[in-house]
Amino acid sequence: MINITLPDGSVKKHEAGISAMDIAMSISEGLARNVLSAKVNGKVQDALLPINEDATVQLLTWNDTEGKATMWHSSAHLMAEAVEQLYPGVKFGIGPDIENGFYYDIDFMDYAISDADLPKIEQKMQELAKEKQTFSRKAVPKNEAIEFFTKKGDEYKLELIDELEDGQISFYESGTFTDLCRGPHLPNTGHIKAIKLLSIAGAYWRGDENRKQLTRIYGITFPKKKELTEYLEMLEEAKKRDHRKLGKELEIFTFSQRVGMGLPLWLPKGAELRSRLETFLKDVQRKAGYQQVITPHIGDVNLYKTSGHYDKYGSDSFRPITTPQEGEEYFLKPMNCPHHCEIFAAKPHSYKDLPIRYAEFGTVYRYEQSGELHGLTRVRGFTQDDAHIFCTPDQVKDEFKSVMDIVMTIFKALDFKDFITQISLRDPETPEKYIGSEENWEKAERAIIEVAEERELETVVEYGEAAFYGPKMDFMVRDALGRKWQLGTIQVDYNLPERFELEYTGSDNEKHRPVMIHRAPFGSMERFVAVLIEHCAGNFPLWLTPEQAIILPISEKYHDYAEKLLNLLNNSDIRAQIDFRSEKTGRKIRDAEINKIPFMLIVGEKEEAEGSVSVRKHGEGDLGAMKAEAFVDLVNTTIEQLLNA
RNA sequence: GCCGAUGUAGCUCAGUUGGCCAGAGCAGCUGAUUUGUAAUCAGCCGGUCGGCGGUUCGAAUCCGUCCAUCGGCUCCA
Repeated sequence: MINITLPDGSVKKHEAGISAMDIAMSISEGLARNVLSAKVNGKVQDALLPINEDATVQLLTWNDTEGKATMWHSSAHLMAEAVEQLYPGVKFGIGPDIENGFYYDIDFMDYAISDADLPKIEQKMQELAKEKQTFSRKAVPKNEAIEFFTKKGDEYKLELIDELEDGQISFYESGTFTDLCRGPHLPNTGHIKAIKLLSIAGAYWRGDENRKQLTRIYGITFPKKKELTEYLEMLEEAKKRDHRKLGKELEIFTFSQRVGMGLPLWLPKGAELRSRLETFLKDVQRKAGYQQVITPHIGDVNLYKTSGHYDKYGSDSFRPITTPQEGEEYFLKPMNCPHHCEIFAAKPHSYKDLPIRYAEFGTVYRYEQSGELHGLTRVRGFTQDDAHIFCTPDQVKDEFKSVMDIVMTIFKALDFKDFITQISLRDPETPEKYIGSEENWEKAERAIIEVAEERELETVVEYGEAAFYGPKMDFMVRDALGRKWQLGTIQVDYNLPERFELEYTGSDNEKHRPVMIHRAPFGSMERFVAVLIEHCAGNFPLWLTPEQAIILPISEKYHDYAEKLLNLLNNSDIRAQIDFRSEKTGRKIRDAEINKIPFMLIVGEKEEAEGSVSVRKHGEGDLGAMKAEAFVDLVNTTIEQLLNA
């Protein structure tokens, strides 16, 4: 007999060899029907696998992330089986579960495959799922595994096997499909009730662009049809928040083929919004002791040779600009830091001057592969809200803290709640990859971690993700479709001060190397605005939105009063317009709602007589009448609350 | 850059197996209407059907090629 501990802490005695499924059955049949896999002593495995010793067992269902993973990974097998039956002879790469569904990388050989084939595969999957095929696990000696896939002619699986140790190899067989796989899998394919193959894409084998490109099919499955429908509806909803769609509708930005791909054009409303963001940050930075600087858009090629960027990126960036006569070479500025280093170097510094903080909304240009461009989130010309702090190693922690406060101030003012804070540290295995003294690294890494703790920030720590020149902290957010984008970043840098031979005189009258901190709370104005649009679905915070209110006169008779009102609003720094069209009020309201204008001020006979406005709030409806001055107060206090909360 | 898809008016889309001057709604313009919480009516304007080349008596439709966009892959100082 063995002791099985369940998540609620209860311990039950069972025969050795019992499976998680048997345990579920002993609790209730309904539960057993829903069990997808089980976590045994912390490891996820097949629900049908025998348990031979004392263990803690957690039954996993669709409600558990791991349960979904089991479902989706098994779905990848199911898809592979369907594909193999429809296209005999194809070869398989890897087929994992992912955050939302699964994919399988397949070498389709001579079959020309496209979206049009997906429904056929889906249908086959449905048929196979109905057969309730079981997944049988078999431990296989390495030589047998090699023999199997040699016979099958699947060089991808052979490559994977080659990297595995003998004794650790298992096969899973479901229906007619046998795969090299660690598992775990569903008790049977019958759990897969709703299937949708979403897209088809090329994917390099093992992510290496020098190797063969396989065909990747993405899909997702659910235990209920209804959930699939809901998921697809959710995707549709997400598309409506897409900043490319909203950015166009709200006239924030546009692109032009003539101007060039990846080069955004900010429309008046977008430019206004952006400059408001910039003013806001400048203000915060001024209070935090930053000085604004301005540097040109191109720089001598030697600047980037000194900074080291030429060696690293020179070959895959925009080609240099050459002068007609002297044959000088200039690069479009890919980053602002070398320029700021030269500003620092322009005069000698004492330790008493430090920290020095140079800030610039610096527009930079980077060559991005054409397939990479994506709305405002991935462009070829963008403006960083850049700043570089030059400080002593001892000041790193305080500076880091103050930068983080700036980031938090911004996120609060814009109501950003769902962000991920990632701390990137050295890979302790390969210290030789990093520049800078052990002592300084140690100091900086500890400072970052401590600051995060002091600020009670939830963080993800990634080892080996640090830049070669220093540790960093990044702030990531998701877009409407769940894709992760990096926004703000704070990076410690020991490299550039070295390369530019920056120095300051210490209290000991000796020369010392400053430490540099790169930081950009927004990251880039382009990407930030893109993500902002998707976060608020185009309903910008009141202080930021291009048009805060629109006055809707009931008829021409009230145009004079509307003008008077507009004057009052403008004098109170409220951005507003009047809808002079001879349309019905319902129409004017509808258009204002569509344009996501926060406040609609309806004025007619009553309002004119009383000096009032009837306020309708976007998305909420009629707030009733109030004095015009009361409305001004309402706007001002709302903004105050957002910015100073 | 690679794989796949898409490309008809400013926007959203029709356009059957190749066949009359390529259609609609919205937006825009003009006029009428003077309006009370999500679409007033009428008329008009607007398209080298992404570009180029080919097949054909005839191409938005078929083929080739280039460009752009979308979904991924790779990349991202």
